[in-house]
Amino acid sequence: MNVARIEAEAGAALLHWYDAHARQMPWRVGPAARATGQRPDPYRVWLSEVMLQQTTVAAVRGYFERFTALWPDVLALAAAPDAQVMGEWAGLGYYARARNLLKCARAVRDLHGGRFPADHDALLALPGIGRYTAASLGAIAFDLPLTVVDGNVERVMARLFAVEQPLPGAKPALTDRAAALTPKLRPGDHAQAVMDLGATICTPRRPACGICPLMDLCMARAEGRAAELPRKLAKKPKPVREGVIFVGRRADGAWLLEERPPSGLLGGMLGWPGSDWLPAGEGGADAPPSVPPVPPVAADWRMLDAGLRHTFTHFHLHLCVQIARLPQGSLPTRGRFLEPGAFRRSDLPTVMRKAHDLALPALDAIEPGFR
DNA sequence: AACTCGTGGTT
DNA sequence: TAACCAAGAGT
Repeated sequence: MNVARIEAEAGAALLHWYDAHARQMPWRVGPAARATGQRPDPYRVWLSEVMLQQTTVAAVRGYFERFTALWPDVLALAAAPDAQVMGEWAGLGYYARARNLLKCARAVRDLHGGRFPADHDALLALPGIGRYTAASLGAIAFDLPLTVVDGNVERVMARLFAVEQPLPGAKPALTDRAAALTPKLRPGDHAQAVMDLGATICTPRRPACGICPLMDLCMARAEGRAAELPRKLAKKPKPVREGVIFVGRRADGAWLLEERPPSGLLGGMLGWPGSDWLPAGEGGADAPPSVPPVPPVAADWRMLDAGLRHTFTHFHLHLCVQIARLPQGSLPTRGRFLEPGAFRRSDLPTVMRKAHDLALPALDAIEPGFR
């Protein structure tokens, strides 16, 4: 097998396979409808692409349906209150995406008359749209002949051309390979074909080479090494951080919550007040913190026996949860009360949901006749 | 360039 | 079960 033959034949083989095996998605126009001239809504393509960044299709589906039901077009989204959008995004992770989603919708409204620009550089200039999303949106929604490179494309190219160099260093070489395969005629379908292949056949762990449309072209498969590629540099171990979190409820059922700072970890999201989350202490495994955490309001705070564990991208978190019933006239130094009608568990990021779920039965035990 | 930034499913 | 993994962007 040689590079020239792969570059000559792989593109057509992929499109042929895609015409028969394309996955159906709520934001997609399938290859048959596409051939009749139908085009996907750029708003829906953009929304799906942002949600799909580092996120599985299964996790995205429900969020996509809720977002498009609440905000059917980019102008509706641009007019939405920040807190509502953040609440709807809660649980999906990488919350900078939600902040940039709103910034982008408003930029499309204010700078582009409410329509996504059919131009690579203009797309790239929008908040939250980087190299991948600009290329995929341009190719899928506007038929621009752009090369889309995501994790799927990297994996398929590494195997097809048996690239031994590990990621992330191999990224430029893999991008060059992908560019050589990108057709001028159906760049969007081509991009979606590679992603579908990567998601269903050329999978990370156990690729189904026996049913792959590129099996006769793939250099790694010829050498029986497809599953070993792409190579990746070892990742750094995750340190442990510790903290304390305060879950307080007033007699009328109102919860004491705060909006987190607009940037950084869980930025702009709702959360329980608490201490900073610092690297686990040197003085023994579960030694108490040298400086006791400051509660958001004076009350009879009680430490729950069971702690909480949660893993973020780059550290493990161990949290102690304190709970208290708060008097009706409480004046907190941090946060504000959200009455039961204004509080939804689903507005919380996952780590805060975990704290809520631990605290709720304990608070009900303190206050048995509540409600 | 290296680091930050979530989560749920799979192995 | 701990590690790995998924349609990356911003700084």
